[in-house]
Amino acid sequence: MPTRARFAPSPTGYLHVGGARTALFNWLFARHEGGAFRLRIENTDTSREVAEAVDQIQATLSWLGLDVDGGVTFQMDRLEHAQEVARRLLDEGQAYEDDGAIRFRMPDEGTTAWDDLVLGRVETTNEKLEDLVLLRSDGRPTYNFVSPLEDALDGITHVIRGQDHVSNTPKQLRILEAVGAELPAYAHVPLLNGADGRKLSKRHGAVTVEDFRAQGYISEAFVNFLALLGWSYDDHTEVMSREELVDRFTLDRVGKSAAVFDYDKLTHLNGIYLRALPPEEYADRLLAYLREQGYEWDETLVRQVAPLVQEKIATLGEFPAFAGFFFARVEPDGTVDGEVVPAAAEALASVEPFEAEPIETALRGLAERLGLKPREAFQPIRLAVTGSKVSPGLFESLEVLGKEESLARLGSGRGGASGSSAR
RNA sequence: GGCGCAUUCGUCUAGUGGCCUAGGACACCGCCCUCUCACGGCGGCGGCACGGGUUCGAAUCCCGUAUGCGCCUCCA
Repeated sequence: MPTRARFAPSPTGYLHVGGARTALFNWLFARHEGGAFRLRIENTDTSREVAEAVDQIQATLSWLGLDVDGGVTFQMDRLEHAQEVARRLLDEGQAYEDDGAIRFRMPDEGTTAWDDLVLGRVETTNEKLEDLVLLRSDGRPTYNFVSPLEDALDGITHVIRGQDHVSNTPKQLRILEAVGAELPAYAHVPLLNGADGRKLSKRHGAVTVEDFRAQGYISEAFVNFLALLGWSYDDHTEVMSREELVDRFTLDRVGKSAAVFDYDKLTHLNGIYLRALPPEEYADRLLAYLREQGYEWDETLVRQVAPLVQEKIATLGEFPAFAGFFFARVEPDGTVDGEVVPAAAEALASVEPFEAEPIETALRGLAERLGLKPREAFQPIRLAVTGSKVSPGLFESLEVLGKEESLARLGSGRGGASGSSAR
């Protein structure tokens, strides 16, 4: 039987990072095994369904690069099949009616166990299993009934899901057994928590994949980071391409305990990926990101600025604050005083061509004449030109800004300059 | 409350009885590089939840306790 895994979210909104991680593990496993990765929408709870959710989930999977085999399937499309099976179980005496609903008769004695691919052997006593509602009184099947049914119908060989489903597994196993279906293998992966050890929620920061995308994380870094949450390759390898992850991913290296989502580490990884991008591609990504976020800054200028920031920012989201001064006049973040700024304006006026190297020569010469250390001389200039004490390289920045604009910023002091908001 | 699962530096993790005076990474601190920031280099801080066993020897095996999380819904 060919390996077949599936990701089965319910359509209640944007894809949460926990769901994304589960999807990723399923995808990595399927690809590693040369099998299929399917997407199934578990929409039997019609009351919680959100209209846009299915599109959002698909868009997110596609951004993450998790390609789905076959079309999306919907649990409610199996409504009739589920009802048929329920009726059959009723006829066979394996289920009974209860207030208009149909309940499955769980065994009262013995145990139900399975060899979990992550947890090892898990065993529960049957007397704890409650008689499960198969069909609600309105005829809609419940999750614990259709989900295993669909797994069987779709030939799913491996059910990889969060550990919050561990206690559902014996129930589903019983259902599968009652209908005479083959049993898939189960792998329950650890949950994701926030910094306080509690379930990851909005108050911990970004929680949906879309949030991270909007903050300027790139998909390769995000996927790499997610893979490292609950899985590791060895004792030191952390940066891995999608291909390497597929090649190396195995369930036996998935851990058993919940992981805390570490935003700092994600940011660090994102910086590594950003810096490793070829310059042109970096500019492409940056531009695409800015457009997505609604910035209409001039493309040529963005491309000119891109190389100046690539080494310096860890997320694309830092760009507007870090390099916004290229696109609009800014108010100095602090007081610009002293003789340096006017002197710099004067020194720069005769620099030709107005390029980083001669600019640097001129400014270093100026510093020397004034008896100032380089940093003492350059900080006021930086502040006047970029509006901040932290910026891309000063000489390169001046070059990109051009002589006219540079001199204007150095000469106008803090007044006069009418910054046009280019956003 | 019942049942289940888990428990290695603050965080992600390596570790499957001797290689562990517990390794790596992020974060943090210090130094170096340096026009700021970032990168990079060097160094530092910091952990096997606790208590009993088993064994010549335990982070690794067993039991108990504690803590956390999950499920116990005609939610998924």
